[in-house]
Amino acid sequence: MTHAYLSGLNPEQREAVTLPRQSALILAGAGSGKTRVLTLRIAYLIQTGQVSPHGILAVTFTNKAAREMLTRLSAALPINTRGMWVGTFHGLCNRLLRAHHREAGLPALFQILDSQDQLAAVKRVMKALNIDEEKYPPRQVQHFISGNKEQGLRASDIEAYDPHTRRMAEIFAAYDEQCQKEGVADFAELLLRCYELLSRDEGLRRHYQQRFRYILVDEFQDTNRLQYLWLKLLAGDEGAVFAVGDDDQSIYAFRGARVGNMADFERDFQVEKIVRLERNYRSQGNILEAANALIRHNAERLGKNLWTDEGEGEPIRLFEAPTDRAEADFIVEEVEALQRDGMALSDMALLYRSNAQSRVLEHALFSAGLPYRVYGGLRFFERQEIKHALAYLRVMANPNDDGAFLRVVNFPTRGIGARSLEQLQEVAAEGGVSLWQAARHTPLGGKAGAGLRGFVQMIDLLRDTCSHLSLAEQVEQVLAASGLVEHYQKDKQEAERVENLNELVNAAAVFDGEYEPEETADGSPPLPILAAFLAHASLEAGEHQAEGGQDALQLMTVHSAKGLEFRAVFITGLEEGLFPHENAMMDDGGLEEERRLMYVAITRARQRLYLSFAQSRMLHGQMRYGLASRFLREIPSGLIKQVGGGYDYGEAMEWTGPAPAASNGTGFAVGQGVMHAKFGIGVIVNCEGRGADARVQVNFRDSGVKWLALEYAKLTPL
DNA sequence: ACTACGAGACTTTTT
DNA sequence: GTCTCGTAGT
Repeated sequence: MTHAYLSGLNPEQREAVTLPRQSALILAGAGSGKTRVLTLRIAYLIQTGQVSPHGILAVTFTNKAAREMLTRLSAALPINTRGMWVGTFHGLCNRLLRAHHREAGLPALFQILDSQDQLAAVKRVMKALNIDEEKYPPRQVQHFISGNKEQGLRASDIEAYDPHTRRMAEIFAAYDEQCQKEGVADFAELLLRCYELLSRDEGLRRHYQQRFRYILVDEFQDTNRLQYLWLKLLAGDEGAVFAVGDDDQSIYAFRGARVGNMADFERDFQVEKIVRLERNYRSQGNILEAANALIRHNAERLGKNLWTDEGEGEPIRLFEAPTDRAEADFIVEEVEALQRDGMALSDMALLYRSNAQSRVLEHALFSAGLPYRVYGGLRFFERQEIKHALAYLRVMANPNDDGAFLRVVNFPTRGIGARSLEQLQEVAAEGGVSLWQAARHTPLGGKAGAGLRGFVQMIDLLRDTCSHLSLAEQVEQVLAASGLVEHYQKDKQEAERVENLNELVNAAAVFDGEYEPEETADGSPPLPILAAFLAHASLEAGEHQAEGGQDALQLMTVHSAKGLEFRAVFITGLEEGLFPHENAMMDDGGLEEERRLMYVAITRARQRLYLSFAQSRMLHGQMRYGLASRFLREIPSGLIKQVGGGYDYGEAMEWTGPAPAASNGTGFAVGQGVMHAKFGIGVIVNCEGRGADARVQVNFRDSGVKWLALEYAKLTPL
């Protein structure tokens, strides 16, 4: 049998796509056609009649990736994708939990907490338990809770040997209890709840194991422990898992990703053969060679080498700037030159390690009048005004949702102060009921009482009028009745918020048109569109920035550049302490993860790659003097061409900073390069005292930042 | 209930 | 430098 769509594949890709039914690990290097292999694998399985769409489960990490897979799939084959489960881990778990909410112990209309909501919920629990936020920072507690859930652990599973951890576990337990009472689930809960449900319910487990005979996983290197356990459970003994990933692109260990899952997978799933996709269709030779050389400095690797037959292409350009501003100015010049040569701005990307670095770049771009687009920041459904509107909808859908209740009961203000709310919370706690129930049954006096009654009435009325309206109309009703729009209209500065609220109505209208209720197996009523919309809002926070359209330069962190490609890429701020980031060096494996991050950055470029760093930079309102990143030295110098200034790259570490100002009478000054017998070379970043008392702070290339007394430390000026 | 001021942080991020 | 958060003052 011939399959036209297989003809364009290289031998390894073809091997992966046509593997027999067995679990397989596909090591897919950057730009090796990973998504193509994944979608064609599905197409192949279906077209050869090995499985119907009904038997396929494909998991991704982002909604974008899931959408892309579906789009490409329908383009490759005229197959019906209905019946196939394609989505994110969280989306799929949500779907499963909705279908079996009773067995899972959740209300039909359970709400999903995003990280913001979760943090608020944690604070609430801590307040109820009277816990000092100084001793237990809510963010840390939140991290503790999510982190443990992502390991598959409940509060009762935690072995606490110290009082601090024990207390955290207590908060964890109370938090889960609160969520259960309120009928809400955080992100990690979706997965854990689903995992527990399938573990406990053999019938259900068998059912899904038999259904999903083929499971495909994208970005496998980013899975956490719980996701791995979930996959293993769902696959059972019979399931075939097709895992695609790249250990060299694992950059999310800090949020629980476990590269070790790849090795475990090989063992646990009896993987017979690892298919390596090493042929790269994106970048030219020099760029790939740089990436290969860099990543070879990592010890923990499965091993892989990218290649191309495209030719070596242009040299990599390196620019050393005296300051961060000069770095930005240089980039502006180069961007303009590329633009003159006919490259679209949207084909160029400026990458940086941390968001704070975008400021200087933006400033320079703005002055030059170059249109740009910054990725990151608040997304649509995370905006305050949208969260407020959604909270009204949430109270309507699930009156037990205390979090949503508290968010809007006095917003816009209805004269219900903190004191009345505390009272209400007491009443609710005593009666073991939700705030909503307490508000409805306990008459409070005065202004607050009236406000509260008004709120309850409004919600009741809204629920009533909305029962027969379309989703978009429901949202309109809420916006009008709540007074949200009015509130924001009062302030001219808040005009954008009003626009966003109108945009929410549009989003609801779109959802109206697309929503197809899930057929329920047991004849129970389908999920109302409102609940589905709220779940959608939590699970898919929307675009980072709405405006597209205009041709604009792309600015983003290296993390958010993963999966993208550009004709020209600028990797900026290549300084020790910034990239690799100093905080990353603390935890073990940190440097290797930073290096993988650099690897990801390099492999985004198709034709032209710029690397730049600044000798000095404003950081935290202070001037910082940095050394060139070690990553620069890990790229063979033969691939690199110095641009914009005569400076010998081979001597990268030995540049002499600003002329030493002898102000402290020692001959050493901030910015000065120095050599120490034990610590090696570094740069002075701070000085204090004079003469015999003088101390200097030195940022050493290999040993970090240290304070040294000049009288004792033998420092040689460079 | 709203504003103003000071303290402290400040790496990366999707769901 | 700049943003967020919490508290104190009007």
